[in-house]
Amino acid sequence: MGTIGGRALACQNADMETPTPVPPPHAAKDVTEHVGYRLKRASAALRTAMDRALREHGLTVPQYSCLELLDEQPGLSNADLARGTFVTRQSANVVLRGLKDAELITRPQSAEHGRALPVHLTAAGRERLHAARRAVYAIEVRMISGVPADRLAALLSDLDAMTEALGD
Amino acid sequence: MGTIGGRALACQNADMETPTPVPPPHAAKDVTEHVGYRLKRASAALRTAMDRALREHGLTVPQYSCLELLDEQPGLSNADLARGTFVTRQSANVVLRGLKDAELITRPQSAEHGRALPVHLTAAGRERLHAARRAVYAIEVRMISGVPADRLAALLSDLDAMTEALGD
DNA sequence: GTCCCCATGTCAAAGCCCTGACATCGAGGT
DNA sequence: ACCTCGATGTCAGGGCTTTGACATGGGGAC
Repeated sequence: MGTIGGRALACQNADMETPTPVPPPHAAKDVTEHVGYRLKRASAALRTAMDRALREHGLTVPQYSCLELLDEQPGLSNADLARGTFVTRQSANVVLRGLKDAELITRPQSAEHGRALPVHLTAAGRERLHAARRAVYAIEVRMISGVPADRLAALLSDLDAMTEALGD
Repeated sequence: MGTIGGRALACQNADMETPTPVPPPHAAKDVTEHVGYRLKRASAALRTAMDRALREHGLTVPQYSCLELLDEQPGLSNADLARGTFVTRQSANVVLRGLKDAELITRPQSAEHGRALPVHLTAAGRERLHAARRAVYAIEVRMISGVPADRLAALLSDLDAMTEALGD
């Protein structure tokens, strides 16, 4: 019962001493109108679509992200990949272990210079990535198809602006 | 070593029989230019900021989302909340258990009509939500501050369009 | 040289989320 | 009445992610 959204509810401020009466970020009837909600929804939809497509290639989304980054910049370290995929070093470490077990990447046992262990794709890793990339690109094309072409640049710019405004 | 992005690498298509040479969704030097990447990054930044802000209120992001939804539409079921927060019923169930243990919601032991168990906020839940809402709204304001006001509507619309284009 | 700071890799514990599977309940057609 | 179908709640297993903590290595200040 009950569908989400499309309902304007009465105000709820009858609680206590709030000098600032919680001004909404912008005119919004309910949560559904909030930017955060829309952003989360779009991101969730993309994640679901990618999960589904990548499963056929035996990859998870974080695994694919790592492979893509490594294909562009071979020799990245675990910490580099963590930053590039927006997760912690620990999470990236788990992902790398999975990729290593699957023989898709190589990683030296110990570093000769610093402490960072440079990661490289294996031939199998590159092959797997190239196969999966088609599926992922198709999803991206489908996603973009809904937005007017002349607004795409602005959309990218605004996403960046929002990211930057939230600090790091 | 090695910062992410800002690097254009040579082509890599020297592998096998790809009739379609993996056309990128739009002109892009590297992965950093892709819409999915930006979307994920913005979403991650928002998630991090919300996590940090909500921790001071003893709430997680999914918990806050559920409370917000329940404040607008009391009596939603577990499945409703799952759809509203873009997760599975199982995940929502775990979140609800946490909220129940924290005495922020009430849930009948068994339903009298169907199988859906209507969830309601307790007074403590409402109070906690209202306190947390200020922090969340502040984040949203900060996030929006970077995008030109006249583009906000278009941004929301485009996010919706992308979500819709990806099906369900 | 020595000390301090920062970055890196790693382990452990906890929480969130997903897929897969199962049982229950209501609605509709037969 | 019966049966199928969809929706719901729940359990189990596994993967991802986080916080917290610890040890190692390099670079700079002193």
